[in-house]
Amino acid sequence: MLSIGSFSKVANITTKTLRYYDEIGLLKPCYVDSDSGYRYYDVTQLETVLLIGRLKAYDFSLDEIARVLQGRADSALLLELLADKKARTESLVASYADMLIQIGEDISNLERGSDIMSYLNDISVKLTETKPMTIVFIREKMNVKDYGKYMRGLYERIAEEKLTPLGAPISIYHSEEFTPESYDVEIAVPVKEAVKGTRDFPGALCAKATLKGAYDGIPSVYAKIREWMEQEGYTIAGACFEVYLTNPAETPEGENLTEVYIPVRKLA
Amino acid sequence: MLSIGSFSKVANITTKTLRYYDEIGLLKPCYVDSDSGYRYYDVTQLETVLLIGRLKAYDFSLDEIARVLQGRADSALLLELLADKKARTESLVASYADMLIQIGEDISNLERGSDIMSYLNDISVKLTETKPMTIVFIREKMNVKDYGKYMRGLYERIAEEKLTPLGAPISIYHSEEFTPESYDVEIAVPVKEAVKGTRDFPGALCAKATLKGAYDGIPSVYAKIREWMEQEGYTIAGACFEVYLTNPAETPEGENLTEVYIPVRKLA
DNA sequence: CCTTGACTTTCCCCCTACTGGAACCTGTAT
DNA sequence: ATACAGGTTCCAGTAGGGGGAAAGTCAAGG
Repeated sequence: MLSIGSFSKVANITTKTLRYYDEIGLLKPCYVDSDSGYRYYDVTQLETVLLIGRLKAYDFSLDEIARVLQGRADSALLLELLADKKARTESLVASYADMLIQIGEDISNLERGSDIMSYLNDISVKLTETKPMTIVFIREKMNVKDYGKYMRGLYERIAEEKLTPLGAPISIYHSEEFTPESYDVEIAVPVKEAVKGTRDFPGALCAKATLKGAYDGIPSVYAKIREWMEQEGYTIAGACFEVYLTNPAETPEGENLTEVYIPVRKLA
Repeated sequence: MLSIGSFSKVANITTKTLRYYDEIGLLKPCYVDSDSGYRYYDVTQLETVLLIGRLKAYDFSLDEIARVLQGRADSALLLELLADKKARTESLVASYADMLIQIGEDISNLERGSDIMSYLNDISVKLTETKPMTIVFIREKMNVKDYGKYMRGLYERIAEEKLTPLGAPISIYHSEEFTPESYDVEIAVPVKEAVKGTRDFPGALCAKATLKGAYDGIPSVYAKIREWMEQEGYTIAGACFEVYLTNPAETPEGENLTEVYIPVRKLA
């Protein structure tokens, strides 16, 4: 039986942490004096604490670790969690690699004396009149990460109903606010046939800019268009939409082309 | 002038987050109606929000980002932070690589049917009598991460005073509790000369085990020795110490050898 | 037996970067 | 005039503890 202090020393964990683990039920002392409330640990608990430490080093949450300790008997759960963690970590490392490339570019830009946001100057905004189209569409309040799912659903419908696509897919943003959990988005594809489940998409005067590269550059394009509108004296006159000229599944990330349109009206 | 909702849409940030940034002073709306308290943003603030987003993607804290925005004029600060972040991320990626190797080993162990903690069985504990020595020492409440600094300091003193080292460096843990910020540690090296600044290190009956590999295996060794002590009926009788047989600067991590000693006494 | 000092207890607040919800107020379109 | 969408503030909660206060407990020495 070890007091919390001596246990903490052997286990290389602070007493604070041990009390916290007791509180959340991750590691209960094997005996608690009912008079004094003092916690006492057994040497056999050191093995548990070592396992906790190892899993923590693998970035598991205490909740996941608790589940592993619960089902300590079957290693199947642990095996599954480890395999999952390995896969996640690998993709995390890959995203860090991208990030390092980006930081490197920013650093060399800064060293050449240009501003870190100077890439915005390469985005050029033009005024255009869009043509009216017939579109097949899904409009729903969706979680932004389910976007691809809805898009696939729409293309399935086009195939089922034997419609003839006339252009690249579009998303139209009806919401007035950014709410990633439940965003009012309409996903659409222009088609030849004007049947049930399609609608008219009227032409409009729009400010337009094209993004080349990954989708996380989209906010920059919106920012640039809004700045341009302000300068030129236009105001927003309808729901913004984006046209995806390339298929992200088939295109290297840096080569994606996306057009951003904001319907505009000249200020009085 | 954009309401918080429309600004949130263009910037791809929730209104919740914008209010939070206002509260912490990271991004103040350019105008606040004093009657209604409504926040209004300017399109030129979109650029700031884009910069914030980019730095957040680089894992900067909002505090660091605020500092960058403060000194937006001199890119020197930003350059320094970016270079630092790059270096940190590179070492982070390196540690993830180690972690992936470890996980891989654990997975194949589990698939072979052995327990994830079975490596503990390879640690063998023996009873030994240590010989008395004369040691030169530094004893201080130190932060565990300054350990190497103190060790170097000690070797400088040995060189200055022309002492004759007789063995590998030792650390002696006097604290009863694990307190990483301020840990009462004595760093020592056995020497031939018994001069000022040295002391006697008496021999003692000890339970001893040897660790082969990185230092993060140390807690396992302590755990194993404590279990052994419990089984064999010994109790702790003094301050534990570790002997570093190999120099970690010259040894591949997996080949490091460390001896762990716990002074013991037979229970009555 | 008493004291001292080290150890332990509970309790509360603090950290980051927000999210969710309640209660209430405002702006705008009909 | 009336909805109702959009805005406001405030409070609570997240993960994994750290810091510190006030008070109770343990072991050793005198």
